[in-house]
Amino acid sequence: MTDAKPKWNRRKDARPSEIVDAAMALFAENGFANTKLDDVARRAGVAKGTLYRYFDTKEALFRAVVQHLLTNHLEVVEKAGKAFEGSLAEFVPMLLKRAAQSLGDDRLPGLARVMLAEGRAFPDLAAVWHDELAARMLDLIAGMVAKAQDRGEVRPGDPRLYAFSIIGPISVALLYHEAFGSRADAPDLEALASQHAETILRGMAASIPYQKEPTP
Amino acid sequence: MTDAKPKWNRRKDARPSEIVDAAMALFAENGFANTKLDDVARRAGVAKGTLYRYFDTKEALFRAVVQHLLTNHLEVVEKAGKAFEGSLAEFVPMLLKRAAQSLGDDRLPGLARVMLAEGRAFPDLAAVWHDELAARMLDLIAGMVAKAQDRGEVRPGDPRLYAFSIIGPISVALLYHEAFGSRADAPDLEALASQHAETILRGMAASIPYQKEPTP
Amino acid sequence: MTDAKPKWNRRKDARPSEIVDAAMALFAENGFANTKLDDVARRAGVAKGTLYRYFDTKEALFRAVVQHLLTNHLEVVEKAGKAFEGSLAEFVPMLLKRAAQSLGDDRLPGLARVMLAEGRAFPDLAAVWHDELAARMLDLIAGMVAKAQDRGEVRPGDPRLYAFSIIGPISVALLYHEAFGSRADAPDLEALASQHAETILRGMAASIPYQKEPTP
Amino acid sequence: MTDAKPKWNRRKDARPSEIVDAAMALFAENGFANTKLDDVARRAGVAKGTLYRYFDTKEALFRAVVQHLLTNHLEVVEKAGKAFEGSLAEFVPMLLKRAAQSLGDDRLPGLARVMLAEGRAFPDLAAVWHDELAARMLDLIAGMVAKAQDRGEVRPGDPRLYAFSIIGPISVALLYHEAFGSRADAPDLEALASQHAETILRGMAASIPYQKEPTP
DNA sequence: GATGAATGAGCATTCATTCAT
DNA sequence: AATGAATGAATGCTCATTCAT
Repeated sequence: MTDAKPKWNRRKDARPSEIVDAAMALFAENGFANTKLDDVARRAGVAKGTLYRYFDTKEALFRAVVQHLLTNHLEVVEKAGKAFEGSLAEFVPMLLKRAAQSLGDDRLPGLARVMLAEGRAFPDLAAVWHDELAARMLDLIAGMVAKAQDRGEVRPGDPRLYAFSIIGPISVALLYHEAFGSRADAPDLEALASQHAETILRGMAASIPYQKEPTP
Repeated sequence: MTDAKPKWNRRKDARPSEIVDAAMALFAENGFANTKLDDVARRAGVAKGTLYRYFDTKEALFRAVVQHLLTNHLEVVEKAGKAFEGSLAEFVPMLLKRAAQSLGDDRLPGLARVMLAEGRAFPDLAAVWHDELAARMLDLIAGMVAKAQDRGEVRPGDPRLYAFSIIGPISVALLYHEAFGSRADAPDLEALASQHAETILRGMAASIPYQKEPTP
Repeated sequence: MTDAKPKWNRRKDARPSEIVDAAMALFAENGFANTKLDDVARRAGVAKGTLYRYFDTKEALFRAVVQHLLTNHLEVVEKAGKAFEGSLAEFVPMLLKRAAQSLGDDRLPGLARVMLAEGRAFPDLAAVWHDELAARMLDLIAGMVAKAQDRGEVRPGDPRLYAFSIIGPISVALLYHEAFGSRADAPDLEALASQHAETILRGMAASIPYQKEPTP
Repeated sequence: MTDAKPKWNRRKDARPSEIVDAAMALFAENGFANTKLDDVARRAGVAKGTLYRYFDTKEALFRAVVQHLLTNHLEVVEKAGKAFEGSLAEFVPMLLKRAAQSLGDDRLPGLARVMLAEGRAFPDLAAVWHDELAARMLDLIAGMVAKAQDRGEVRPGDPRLYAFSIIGPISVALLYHEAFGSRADAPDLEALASQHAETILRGMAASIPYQKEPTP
């Protein structure tokens, strides 16, 4: 067997990544102040001092976590934008469905929650989060809306506000799950994604939209 | 000596309210962990020890703050519900407009932000917040949607999910302002309220809704 | 008896002073780095946190200690200067004797030792120490030497360097005691003060000095 | 492969010397507590772990540094002693001049400063420093003084105290430079050496000493 | 009741030392 | 022999909580 040495011996390059993973889980779960570096170290399977080889301070670790998450999601957002240059009617359901699915396997909603909490304490981090994720995603959606308006598919109106109309409900529902847990009356995210996609597209449609039945 | 007890002789009953006000402002601004009781005391104009005459722990103070806010808003919500038993088309714009205006003068968005952040740390408080505000408001809206469906005005669909569709965007926009401040590209809340109200009502409408022009 | 309450109750104004005293003893004994705030607190009879009510950081406490000592000694130096405007031959023995006696009851030699050690780490403190104590004392002595030269009592030469000649040996001997303890061969400070005073005054004297007996 | 082991293949015996040099520079500059082994290793051009192949602890390294310095200076002192068995009047100016020149190129004043500071923490090291350097040098000087007294050249008095009178001023001035840097008013060491040598020899002289002018 | 000095558990951070490679 | 990542005990500092006045 090649599993040889049980302790550290494993790829040292992976160490920072293991730490970031552990930290991400704990920050997303407990917030910044309630996360103890002792716990991060324990969860990462290293000693407390080891954290400091890679990150100068707790804050630096938090920043790394946020950056790591943003970097991952940026690509997804960018790609999604290019893939759907055409049809808003296809893009919106896909986007919302994806967001709905992000709850379990993704730390983004959890970290979003924490950023909300600590945004005042880390204004520059909030700015990065905003510039690189929030604003970018809104711009992407607003851009697609604008194009659809040019094609006459969407009613007049501020595309940016439409972007809020599109992603607002699923975002709030995600936070709802984050904050209140998935209790009995928490919304079914996929159902919401599906129903809201249809509803909002209808509402934005130029005339009698998305109506499969031929107008007599 | 009767020389005018220079300090406390004001109604003792008023003290808790001053404390709660001060605490509400600071909790809403900085979150639970980042709020120091020293600051609360200073802002309330009392000594630190005085806080403990009225509240056993920092957490108890936080609970009182949340309860206080909830109590205030409950009445509003309840009344709003009764006042608009009739028309969803009138209720939704009014509701969103009101929410949009709540940003400046109201601590609710700030505290909502904090509840979202600290919900995990205070599950029972989160439960109160949920039961007494979030769920109640959602139920109210969902109830109105259901009635509108009964009247044939709104398309079929889960009324509760429609409720998310209605209040999601303005909620997210409020949080956006809370988190990122009112920077250049932050959405204009009143414009969003107005545009989204129209859009979502259109999207929910049973057929060709809100169309003043008679179909020939 | 009025010794009433055993714990804190005693003049709270004295608290900072008690802390400074305890800190002075420990800093003078162990240096800055080797002094633990836990020990300072224990020695001062207070809790660790109490230190922070009066001093923001360990460094601030150290500064307070140094300032405290300087303030005390400044007065002595100033007065000594005024008292002996006349005679170098009387001033020098008195000064050296006093310095010799400072070993036991005075923390100055100990702190001088520490300042020597930490001067590089606290350049501004070193500057204060220098400006307010070292330079001032040297100036005082140099001034008296210069006057004596004007009166023709002392040979030509740089008065400032004469000042070093006067206080150098006793200073080094004090440090010797500080560093090596009062072991067998450590110099007898009072004897040194007496012998050096006579020797250096002879050496500085314009001609055949201090020679009461007329040369036949 | 024989491709020139890019790293270590230089004489292993030389390594300790490089380490001791680096450590001496840093200890002399920053003191014991403020010197980090990381820095010593970096300055010596080796890895941190390498230090431990040659020195068991930080303290052991410090001892080695002190020993190294002492060994170097012992020879000088011994030789100087033999070379000047005759004349105090020639020896003293030479000794002080040499001490004055030691400031720049020599680590001794710096280490002396540190020994002074850390003497309490390392009593046995202080003992070595004392026995092998301080005491020896004092003995040397005292011995020469005693001989001069036997020859009737120096007035009666404790030779050991005379030794302090001789080297005290230049020692203090060296420490002055060490502690306060060479600021404007720091004494000119060579001038002090010259002036003090003449002054103290005069003061110690049996009668009318060093007087070029013939007594009429 | 009110005060605020005092408390001390809790936590981030440093750095000498170890040890698998 | 040399390396440097990993370790964890030690310590400065914070802040919710207590309590003598």
